[in-house]
Amino acid sequence: MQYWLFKSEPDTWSWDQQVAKGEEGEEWHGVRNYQARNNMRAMKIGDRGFFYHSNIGKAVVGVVEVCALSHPDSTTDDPRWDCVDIKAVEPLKRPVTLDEIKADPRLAEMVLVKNSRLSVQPVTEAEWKLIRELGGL
DNA sequence: GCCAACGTTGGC
DNA sequence: GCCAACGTTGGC
Repeated sequence: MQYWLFKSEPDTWSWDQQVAKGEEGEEWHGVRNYQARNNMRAMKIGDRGFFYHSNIGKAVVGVVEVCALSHPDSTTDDPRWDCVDIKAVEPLKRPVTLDEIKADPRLAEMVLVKNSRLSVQPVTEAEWKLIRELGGL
């Protein structure tokens, strides 16, 4: 089991919209970055991830699960771009903001801090547990 | 809305 | 294969 973090601008696709999709889940399309795509290709069914709101809110707001392996992105004919499907599992009891993450030395090595532009990123088990705790889970 | 950081593209 | 130009992301 590996852990990940998915970034989305809530204006484009929010946690609420993800929750509304329920068990069906949603294709994480639109990624046009090789590193992010490679991360999705490495995902397995049942892997867990954080759902992060960028720009507005700037916080981890929920937990998602990978429910379909990497497949061609339906929004493009370009064969380079693949994506997985994810479904909402549970919200954090309280969002963990970027400010909090940056303020915690234990999270200083997070990709979110180190490479803030990568939209799909790996999360270590230690980071996973800590953010869940900070989020009241 | 600005701009720094970063990734991608394309000419050479 | 290098690198300048350009586009995009995302924090502020």
